[in-house]
Amino acid sequence: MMKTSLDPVIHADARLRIMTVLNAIGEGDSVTFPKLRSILDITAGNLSVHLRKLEDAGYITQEKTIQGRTTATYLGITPRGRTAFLEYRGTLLALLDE
Amino acid sequence: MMKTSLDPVIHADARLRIMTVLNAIGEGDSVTFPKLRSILDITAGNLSVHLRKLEDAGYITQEKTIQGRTTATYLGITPRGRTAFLEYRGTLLALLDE
DNA sequence: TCGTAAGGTTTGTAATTCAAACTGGTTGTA
DNA sequence: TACAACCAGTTTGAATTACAAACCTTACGA
Repeated sequence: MMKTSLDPVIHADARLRIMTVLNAIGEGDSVTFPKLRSILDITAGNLSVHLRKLEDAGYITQEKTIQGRTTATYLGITPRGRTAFLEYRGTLLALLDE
Repeated sequence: MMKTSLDPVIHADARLRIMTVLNAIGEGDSVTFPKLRSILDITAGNLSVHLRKLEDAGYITQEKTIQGRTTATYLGITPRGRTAFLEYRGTLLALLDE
């Protein structure tokens, strides 16, 4: 019996890429919404929806701040998110390396 | 700009596992439906639906034969399916290895 | 012949995905 | 001031997908 069960919160294409980027940045560092959007090349609508799901799962944080005259949203990964991502990656690599 | 675009036909959890198993078997070899079902531990309904999608994409073959008094379905991967799977795997590994 | 099981398929509901449309503030310019 | 264009993101609704329950058909044992 194969019991991989890849974490569905992470597995969706867009969210996997989001988590890959956020995992790559340092512990306390963060990325802005527009920056992430340009890296991933998806619409703002999709990014917004996927970020919310990741936030609901406790995998990322969204911090909204006032930057000068406008707003900026900083995205960061949580310890829990990093753990979940690493576990996801491990499961996937184990599945693919046969 | 990140342009991974993981093949959606393969990316779905269940289908990824199906392709992993079928890719692992030899060139002309095949696996029966019940055997695959027990390996993956999913319901027959899901397996049936996912196999059809993979077949529609030209990634696998389903050969129904008469075995004694009952039927048996043999599943095999096509060259095209193998290529698509290897490309998918490459894309994913490139994404995860940073 | 009745009940159970094997081998799948169909179907209905729920969840997911995506982008278009929208909100609200900012900057440029005439 | 007025108006257009833009930036930052959210909401919404239609289309797709996923899942398992229900179903069909044949086989087998009591």
